[in-house]
Amino acid sequence: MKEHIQQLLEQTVTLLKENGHIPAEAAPRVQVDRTRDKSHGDLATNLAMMLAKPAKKNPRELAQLIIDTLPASELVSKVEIAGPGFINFFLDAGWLGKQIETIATDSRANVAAVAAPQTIVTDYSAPNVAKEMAVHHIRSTVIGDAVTRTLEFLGHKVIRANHIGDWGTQFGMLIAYLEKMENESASDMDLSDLEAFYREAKKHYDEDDAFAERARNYVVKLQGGDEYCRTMWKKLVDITMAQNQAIYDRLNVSLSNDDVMGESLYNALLPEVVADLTQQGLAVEDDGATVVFLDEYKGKDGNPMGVIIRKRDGGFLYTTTDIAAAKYRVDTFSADRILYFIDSRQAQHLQQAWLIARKAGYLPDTTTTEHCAFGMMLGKDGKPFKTRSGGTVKLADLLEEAHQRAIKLIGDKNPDLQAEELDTIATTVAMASVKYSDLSKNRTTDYVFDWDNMLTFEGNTAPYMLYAYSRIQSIFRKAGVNAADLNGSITLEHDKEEALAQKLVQLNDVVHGVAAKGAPHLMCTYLFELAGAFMSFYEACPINKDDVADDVKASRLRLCLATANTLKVGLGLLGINTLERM
RNA sequence: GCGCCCGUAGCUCAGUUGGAUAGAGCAGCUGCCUUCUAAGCAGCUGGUCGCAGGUUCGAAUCCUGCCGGGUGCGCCA
Repeated sequence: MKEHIQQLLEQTVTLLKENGHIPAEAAPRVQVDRTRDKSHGDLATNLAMMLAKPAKKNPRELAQLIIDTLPASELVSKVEIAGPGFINFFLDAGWLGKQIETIATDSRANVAAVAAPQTIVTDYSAPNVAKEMAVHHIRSTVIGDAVTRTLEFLGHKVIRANHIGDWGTQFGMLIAYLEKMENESASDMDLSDLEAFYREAKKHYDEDDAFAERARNYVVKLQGGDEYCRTMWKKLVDITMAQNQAIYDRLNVSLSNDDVMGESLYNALLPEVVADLTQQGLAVEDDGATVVFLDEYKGKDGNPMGVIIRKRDGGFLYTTTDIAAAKYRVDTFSADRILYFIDSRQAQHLQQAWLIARKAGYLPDTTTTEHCAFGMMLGKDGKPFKTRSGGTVKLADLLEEAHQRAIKLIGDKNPDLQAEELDTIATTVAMASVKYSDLSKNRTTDYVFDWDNMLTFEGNTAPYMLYAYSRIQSIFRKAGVNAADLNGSITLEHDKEEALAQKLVQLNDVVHGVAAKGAPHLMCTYLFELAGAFMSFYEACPINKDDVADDVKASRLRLCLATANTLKVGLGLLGINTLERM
């Protein structure tokens, strides 16, 4: 919609240049904005004001010239000049109605796929092996998954990269402890409590010299590809990822085992990357380590900052892994974009790794790397979100608490609900609430986790959105119609009908916005406005009432259908399921 | 010392890569259920957009300098 108006204006600029009204060298960025005030139409552009100076014309005069030159369009019913030189566009109600008819029945809610699909790698979730997923993993996992779904929906080829922490010196200790456990109990060991496992392994490592010696030995053997160590290591990875998969499934996160591309995947590349960087003269020996000095960054002494890519003992660091990963993603997938959904604290580290990869020619100019950074998760007190005793909150525990709270929320309102159905509804509401409250905030800032704010029907929350959807389903049941069978044209006469329709046609712009910025909160803001527009429409425009004419009723039912479909598609892109009743 | 992020209503947050009178929700106050789910709707109250300059037709948004908070910076990841 915006794009269409933009194209019209670009054509206009070209025509005006040909006529000599605008200097040929002027290259304005044609901007079309949604208006805030109804009296300013539906869309507006400031083009005339931008071009006034180079064209040496009065902005309002130029605006008139633009309007006179503008090609005709079925979307636009009226164009006006306002204020200092704004051009206001009024969308045609007939066109709007037809759009809604398509939105009502199209499985994509009339969102077009992109003309030129890209190959995009999304790096998100990244839990650690031999540790349970903690609460802070939720941001990367949920935000990354929403953006991934959106990109895929638009027709891009998306490669999910779950960069799990499956490598490092701690694995010697873990293997040694796993071995000890297996020797002591005949059956396959139970790793249900990974935290305890890790803690015990560490304890043995610190207190038992023989154990520590064996652990160090296993690190070397594992890195050397020793089969026994490799098997033990794989066992740890599999057990961990099986537990994580249960969480992904519960959260409706689209990751699977096929998407695992852990740190270990890049091991073989590390020596050659270091050798290549050295050969290219980018890396040098310094105090026994291999270091890349970057003029772009200053160290504490004011000299170029040194980034270590190989330790004195020959070991590699995570910067080396990230350089190799970038290279791998370009070489293997020909990625056009690589999106990293990682904690904002790692910004500098990522910038440096990418800079090195660019200098080395691993990352061509045609591949963009984007840090979709997010802030920390804080408690209501503004401090990092922890358990009462100050420990890390396990993600599984958090989800279980959400479930219990949802049961109470729904059960209190619906005392007659069967336990089984209550449980099903509560599961959807709980997962939706936890995800939505995270997704709905601009990810760059810290996020205050507050149970009371997310599990409520008031405001920009998942329950409100799910309620709007189920309310529509209830209207269909009451009307005794199968939503899919509805047909007939849509007429927009009431203000609230038109306002709702105006919102419905914005989905396309919103989806593209989420994809471009990696910012799912744009979708949440939109859905909240849509649900609000629906609620107002619902209050003002009766449907299942005796005095409603048949054609009006049919039109409004289709408007409901378009709304339900849009909510379902939009929430689906966030990884949130809808409910037929609640 | 150097770098990055942030500062908008009492609280949680928006503000569309410079646009029209800075918006929601919560909290507080008013109305609206014999009427499609009141889990809702309509409205009121609440702002020196951290501070001070600058850029221009126009700044919460861009630039500079302060104040305040967070976070990172050579052998962990």
